[in-house]
Amino acid sequence: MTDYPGVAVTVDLVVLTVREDRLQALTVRRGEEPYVGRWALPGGFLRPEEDLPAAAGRELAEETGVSAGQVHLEQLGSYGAPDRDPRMRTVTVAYIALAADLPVPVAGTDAADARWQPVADLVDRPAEDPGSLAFDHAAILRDGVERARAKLEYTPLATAFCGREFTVGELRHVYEVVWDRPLDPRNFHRKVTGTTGFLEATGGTTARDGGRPARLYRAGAATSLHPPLLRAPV
Amino acid sequence: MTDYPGVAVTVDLVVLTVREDRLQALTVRRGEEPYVGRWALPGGFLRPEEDLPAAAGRELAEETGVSAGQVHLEQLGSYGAPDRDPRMRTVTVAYIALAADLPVPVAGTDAADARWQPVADLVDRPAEDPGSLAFDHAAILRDGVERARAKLEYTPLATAFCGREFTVGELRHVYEVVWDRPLDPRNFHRKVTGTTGFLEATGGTTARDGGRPARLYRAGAATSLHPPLLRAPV
DNA sequence: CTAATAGTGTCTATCAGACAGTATACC
DNA sequence: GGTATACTGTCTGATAGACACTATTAG
Repeated sequence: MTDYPGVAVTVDLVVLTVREDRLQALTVRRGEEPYVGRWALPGGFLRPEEDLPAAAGRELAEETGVSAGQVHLEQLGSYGAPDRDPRMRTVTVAYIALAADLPVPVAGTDAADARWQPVADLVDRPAEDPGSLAFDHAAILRDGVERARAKLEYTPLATAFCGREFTVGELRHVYEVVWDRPLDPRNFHRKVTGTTGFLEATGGTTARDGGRPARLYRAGAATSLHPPLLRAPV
Repeated sequence: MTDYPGVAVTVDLVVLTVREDRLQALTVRRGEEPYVGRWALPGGFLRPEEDLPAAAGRELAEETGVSAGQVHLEQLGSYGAPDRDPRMRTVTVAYIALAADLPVPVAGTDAADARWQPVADLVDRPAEDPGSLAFDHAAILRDGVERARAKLEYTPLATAFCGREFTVGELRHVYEVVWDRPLDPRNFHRKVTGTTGFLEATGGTTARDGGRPARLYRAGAATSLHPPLLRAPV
């Protein structure tokens, strides 16, 4: 009972952002076997004295240069099929990170290259496609995207995709891109400004999108939305 | 990079049921160090050739005698603080199981005893209390209970707490116990019978609760509820 | 001026909560 | 009969979606 074989535990990240009107995920090109040259989710081994959230934050900082305080980071789930890594028995704990548009990613230690890629281009490729993600990362990405879509319904997390200050129009754009459906600007405005704790006006305005200047907001104190902002059922 | 120290991976279960008008969790008394004699969540080591869901199903069958097909089993999350087990570095993948009232639990291999205990009695004890759960299991249980409460809002999972056939009144009782708040019987009835895919009438009736006989239902085909059944905000 | 986006108001169908009233069992 | 639960119906206030209208900028 005390001598069970050890398992290698890794932490992988689904880092999502809204760039160029599309939901995109951070990918790194693998520099070693297995799957050398293929794209993969950023991640790495859990260190001996490190808690799981700390490992996720460290990997995120290594790959993107941002500290964990600037993004929303939460555990997604664990994946441990016995054959998921041909080298050894591994269990990976996946996290999702929701970030505002970040600077071009920096190449991490193991990664020959790092790049944002639209999730739509990654999710549905067959495993033989050299553009598909290594290991079981396509399934992890699918789960992470679905989690993000669901969380926008009942939490104010869409603000994590925006900068520190943003307009209602920018927030709506996040919803439209993540959910991949248009929303009525008037009704959206009424709903989000009418939900207490969602938005906090800064007093400033901006006209960066053209048209009449829009009020600027910060994320409010609420951690959940009552009532939720539901996606219309098909 | 390929020689990271192994970690012991365990699977722990938050098995929930509604018994005697209270939400209860399955606990086992530890038969070995550490925390010998203390109550803990059922669980055990991940076996070398076993996937995570398979390990959770196996542990559930060992502790309760029920097969995984009879209960709802889903991953809750992973816990890996470096000091969570004094013997060695462990990461546990927690699952929640929602079950109808089960036969009295059978003692598992490692467990000197097994017992249902109301979650309210387990969740808020200080760590020094000998009745409190071992390891970080109180925190895992808290997370599992909150997950179950939330899932009742937007999925038909409350049916997992009922037998194969049940009445609307029994289903409402599940909601009232899990959410710990009374619900209006008339409005509840209208809502659940009006949500397509939630319930499927069997044609039979029963008078096991006294009063006018109630129609019997099975769980329907829906996997999510549109619109959700929201808990009133306080 | 036009075009664009921001923000407010209004209408309507629907829905949640409150609760009256009827149905059918057991005692 | 009384009491329990099951079920249906009705009312009212709130809300979601549709969309008209005004406000304020750029060009």
